[in-house]
Amino acid sequence: MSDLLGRLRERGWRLTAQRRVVAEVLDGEHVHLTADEVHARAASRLPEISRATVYNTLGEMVTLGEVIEVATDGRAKRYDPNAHRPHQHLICSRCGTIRDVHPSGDPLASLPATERYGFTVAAVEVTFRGLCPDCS
Amino acid sequence: MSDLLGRLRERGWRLTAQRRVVAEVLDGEHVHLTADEVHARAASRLPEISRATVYNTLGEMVTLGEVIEVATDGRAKRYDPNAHRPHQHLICSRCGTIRDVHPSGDPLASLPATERYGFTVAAVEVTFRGLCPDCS
DNA sequence: TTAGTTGCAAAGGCTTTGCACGCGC
DNA sequence: GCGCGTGCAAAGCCTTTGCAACTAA
Repeated sequence: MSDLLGRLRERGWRLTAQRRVVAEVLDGEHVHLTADEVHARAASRLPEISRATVYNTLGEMVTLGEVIEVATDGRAKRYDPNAHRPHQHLICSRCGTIRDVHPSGDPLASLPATERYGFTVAAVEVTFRGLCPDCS
Repeated sequence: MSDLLGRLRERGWRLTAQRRVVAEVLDGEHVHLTADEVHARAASRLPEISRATVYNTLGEMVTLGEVIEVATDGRAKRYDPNAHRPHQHLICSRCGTIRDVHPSGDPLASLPATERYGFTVAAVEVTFRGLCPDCS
């Protein structure tokens, strides 16, 4: 838990029951959920919440930079509330589960100047793929 | 051009006009195309080619390991014919240009065993983001 | 010949949108 | 009360699938 809701409130976010539930669901999970999974969990607390609202809310959190959108291949996007701390992802090729990992070393350093082609490199995304314990 | 078509032929791939055109379109391009862009280019040479065939063909090349599927931030997947050599992507955040770059070490080694959580790690994708010379 | 490939159209999964109602501020 | 947020349903985008006709080997 990292008080995602508190940070959003501080930024003057208009607070509604739906938004609170979405933020709480995301923040309380250690795996990264799809929009539909967020909707399912949110609906168990607030039955009338609609899918559209979940999508709108997630999209806004992404725009605000409080949540990261992770595109796995082909499947639904997943949402990562851990935007405030640098980390990388370990994704199961079979079931799509995502785990956060914290490798050693600075991944930016792995791109030598001679390979930058004049680009100003600002960030790097690292995604490890394989099979999770349940799928292997 | 890296003779993608030749490699496919050597593997006993059944050769049809449609497949040849798809392979040629991919191999001749230095940018990474979406399935729809591949279809558009292929159709300019072979007007009757269908989208389904393009999708089937791309999917097969991916299965054969001759082409890599890249999920960028946009919606549609992109297809990268450079599967024969390990490489990474450098993407301009503003104009979307994608460049292939080559790693200086083995990126898999950056994930220690204690951070693998029982996963069988098979591959790693590394994407650098920043501004290209024209946009910075 | 014959198993594998194609085109068409329809279905499917995920996400966005239009609009009227409702609610936080 | 005002303006943004919400729900519903329908549309949208990208992709896959079912099936009959076709064709490379």
